[in-house]
Amino acid sequence: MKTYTIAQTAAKFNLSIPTLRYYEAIGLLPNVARNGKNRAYSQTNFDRLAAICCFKNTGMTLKDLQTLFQYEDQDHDLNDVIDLLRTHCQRIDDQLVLLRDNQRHIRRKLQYYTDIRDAQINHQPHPDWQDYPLSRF
Amino acid sequence: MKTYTIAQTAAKFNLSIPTLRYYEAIGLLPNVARNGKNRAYSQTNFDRLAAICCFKNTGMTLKDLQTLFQYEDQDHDLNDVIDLLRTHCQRIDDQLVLLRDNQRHIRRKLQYYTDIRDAQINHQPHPDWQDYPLSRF
DNA sequence: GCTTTACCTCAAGTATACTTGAGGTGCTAG
DNA sequence: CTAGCACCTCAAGTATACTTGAGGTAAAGC
Repeated sequence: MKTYTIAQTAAKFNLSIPTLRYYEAIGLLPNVARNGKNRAYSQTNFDRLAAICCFKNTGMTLKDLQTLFQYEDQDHDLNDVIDLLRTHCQRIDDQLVLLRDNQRHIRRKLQYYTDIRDAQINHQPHPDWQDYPLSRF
Repeated sequence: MKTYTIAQTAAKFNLSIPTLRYYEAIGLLPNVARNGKNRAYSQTNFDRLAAICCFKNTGMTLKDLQTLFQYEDQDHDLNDVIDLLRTHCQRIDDQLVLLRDNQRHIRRKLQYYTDIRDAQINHQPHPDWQDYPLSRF
């Protein structure tokens, strides 16, 4: 089966080489084969790495990821795994709502400052923050 | 003008009391009035805190927030403020896309494990990961 | 043969964002 | 009058997630 060097793997997942070694050291990424002393990453390792990146990007801590993988690997009670995933999915929903809401505030601010700048350039009156209802963004 | 104690302010923004003092110490939350020795937070402070929470929740570091507020406060070149806001808005868009994409992977996994559990309960055949195309989630 | 390149281990260091602890003040209720 | 509560300052400690440094190996190109 084809394997990849640590540099190739790091590039593929947009992680640093020390980060890959770190994940292995803390047990997040187990069973990395060796080619002599050098690591040789397999498709199985890639799958795990993809999962790590996916959960990490959605705000899960490495500790929680360790718990999740422990549950998955050790043929633990499936209900626990399902609960963990369901909870995390809900947390992502919350994040999405919060993110969109906060983005509206930022868009409003951006529009306001843009209008101030344009007003200065065109010698127009200074815009009024009252005219920027959040509902417009 | 009405003011609020540190405890009331902390509760309002869902921050800890030491965090409020910390934000003040690093200059993120300036001009907090005192009632004797005790802090007395005003609406102006609340507005700044709302902005801090908004940007922090969307992944901006406190350092970048300091830069942003410095720009805003010191009547700095507006283009710099606008650039910063625009860049951050774009980063939120990227986050939204990534978050939704990763959520689909997690939903798929969740469905898979749920089906495994149900199959076990009902003595049905084990589901096949091949039958869970990402496009379905 | 020598140098460069890519990797290795292990221990220690770093950045970010807080939190905790020690020691103290000032008001109010019993 | 003393107990408790809410606040204070300042320095040091903590958690998470890595990164850096020192010292070394092993194969490939010149």
